[in-house]
Amino acid sequence: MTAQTTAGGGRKPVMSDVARLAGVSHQTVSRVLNDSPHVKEATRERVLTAIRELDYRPNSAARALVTNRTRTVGVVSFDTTLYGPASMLHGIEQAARGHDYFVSIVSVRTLDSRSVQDAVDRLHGQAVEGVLVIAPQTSAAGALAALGADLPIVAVGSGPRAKVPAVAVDNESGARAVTRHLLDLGHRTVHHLAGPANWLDAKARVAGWRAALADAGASAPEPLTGDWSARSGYELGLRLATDRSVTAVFCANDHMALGLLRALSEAGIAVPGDISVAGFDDIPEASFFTPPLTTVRQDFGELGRRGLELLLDRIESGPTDGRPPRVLVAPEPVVRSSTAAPGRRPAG
Amino acid sequence: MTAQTTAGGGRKPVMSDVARLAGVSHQTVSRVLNDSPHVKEATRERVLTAIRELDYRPNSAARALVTNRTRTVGVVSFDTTLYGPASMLHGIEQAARGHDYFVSIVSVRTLDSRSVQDAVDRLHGQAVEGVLVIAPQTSAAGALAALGADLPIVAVGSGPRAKVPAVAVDNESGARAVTRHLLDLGHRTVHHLAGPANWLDAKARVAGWRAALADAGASAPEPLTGDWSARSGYELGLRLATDRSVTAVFCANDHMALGLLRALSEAGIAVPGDISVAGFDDIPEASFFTPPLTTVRQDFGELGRRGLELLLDRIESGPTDGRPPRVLVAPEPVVRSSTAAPGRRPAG
DNA sequence: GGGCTGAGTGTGAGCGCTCACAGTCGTTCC
DNA sequence: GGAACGACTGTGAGCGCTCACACTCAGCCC
Repeated sequence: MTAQTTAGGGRKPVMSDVARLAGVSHQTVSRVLNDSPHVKEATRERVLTAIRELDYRPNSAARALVTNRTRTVGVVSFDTTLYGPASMLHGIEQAARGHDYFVSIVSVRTLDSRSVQDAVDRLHGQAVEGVLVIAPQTSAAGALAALGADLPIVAVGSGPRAKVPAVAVDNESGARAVTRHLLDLGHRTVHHLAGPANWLDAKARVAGWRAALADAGASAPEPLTGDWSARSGYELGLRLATDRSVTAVFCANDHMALGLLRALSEAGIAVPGDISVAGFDDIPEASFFTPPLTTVRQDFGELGRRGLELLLDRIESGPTDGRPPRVLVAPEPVVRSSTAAPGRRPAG
Repeated sequence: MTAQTTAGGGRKPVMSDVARLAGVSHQTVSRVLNDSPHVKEATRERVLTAIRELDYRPNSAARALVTNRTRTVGVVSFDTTLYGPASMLHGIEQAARGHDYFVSIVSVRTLDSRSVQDAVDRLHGQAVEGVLVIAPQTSAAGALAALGADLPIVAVGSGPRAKVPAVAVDNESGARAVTRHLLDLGHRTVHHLAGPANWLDAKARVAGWRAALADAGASAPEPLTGDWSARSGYELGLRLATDRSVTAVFCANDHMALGLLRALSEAGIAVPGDISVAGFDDIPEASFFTPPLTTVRQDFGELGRRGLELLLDRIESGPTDGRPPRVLVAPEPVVRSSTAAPGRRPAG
């Protein structure tokens, strides 16, 4: 029982300590650790026992140095506080663990391409094997395109056209479906509270909304632009409340819809009696709004998972061949009680 | 311009490539990289130019191997989808970046001590220098206590009594303050929708609520226990709605308060006219509930930041001396319009 | 019997960096 | 004039691991 051969004694045990204790060479220990088939069962047992006895843990830096692999992926996220990014991150992490990868995160405060660049650089410096970017702004998209191909990158939740592989929700079809739902209810047209113009998702939802209106031959009122927050929905809602032609509003996300609901409630306007309201995202709280919100469900967790898998594909199969894949996940409208046929308001 | 000395050619440049190009030794390059004071300005410039020209990036694994430092901290989180954990994670990441540390995350699905153990082990295997745990369940607390001192650990947002250093919100004083607010308004007593019994925060909030009632000589009705979700608040709210003695309810978080609000609304009970409702957390949406919610603000981001700093202290100053520190952050009641003097309901 | 196989194991080099140490200058002092 | 010093730079070893290769020894064939 010398400090050399037992745990607790001196410094942290290394592979040769295990080898000595098990009476084999360091290479055999390495083989056991890496599940090499060419190790006799009895030897393997002996090595495993020694490992346990010493509480030996392989040094990941040494391994990374020689294999040139870290089994770590990086995630660049815009605001991990929002429900969407938080859920995607969660999905990514779960999937990564399943594939025995680590996840290292960097969040960026602002949406300019410099920040995204820096974040990716930082991750690159830490030797991640690939990067997932949750940064659905048009500007970030540009940054990614410029990034250079020495590090596999996948955009999640949205992303630049082409250039970079992406896993995204089909915002357009979701927006289209919920707008059509409102139209089918008998509304002459549907107003829209849009997300920030520099978000790809916001743009796609506007496009889907416009397309549904065009399909129905309805005129498209000028959309009002918010910033995803309940506050902006509230402020915009105050304006909408004074317009007696409004009978249905599609909000680009549930939080803005919540603010709108609040504004309408303060103005004494009934939902859905006077005005129907629909959102987008289906956050867990949406069914407990007053009234429960009709919205479009997107499975953020699934998005994250798919994104990670796409990234792993690229990491393991080497550089791109052909044009980058683009996975679209279909969102699903969820009808609750915030939408109904137009009622007491005078038609627009 | 051979492949040896320029980027783009063959393999990734290493330190000696830079040294050769700059006409110095590898050690001088290392000195420049590590801001050693004893390098002549002209030499430094020459090295930096060479680094830029080759697009050289130091190999972090090699550095970690020899310095035995990774500048990485791990975060173990229970459910990164919830607002609280997501915000703390954000705060941690921001702070870590400020101190030039990386953040690696592992989230656990279930709250048993095995999962927490495994997560910490995983992180340990990746050679993080310390771990922050966002897992405010009593069971996790036990796991941490058992963890052994070879890796610095800090609990964030809550944590076991003693044993492990922690940064937490003073749940008890927050709950006490908001309960007193309700009592001061003239309510005879205050009902409570509690969080899950195995969450430390939930327990502390119950304690604060009880203390405030006791201070006022009010009787404490049996608290109802939910699971933090709006759904559970709704279901419990349905029960509360049938009890005509209820005039004020303090919910253990804002989401449950939202569900309660929904249930009361369906039951035709006015808030705050018939029943006053208060929450805890002050999520960004709370001021847009119907009606805007009186609640207790806790600054999750700050919590994360403080947690990281505490961890860094322990990493840099070596093993514990004395008993683990415990930082309490004071939460702040925010009065909005969901609370008022008792009104039309018959007194209990 | 010699040569082949393949299973099981050991040897030595080297990944890219930092650390400890050892220079080599030019300056200053007595 | 030489010792002493500080500023700057170079040399060699070695961190803990994996990789390529070499080796040993059964078992088996012709």
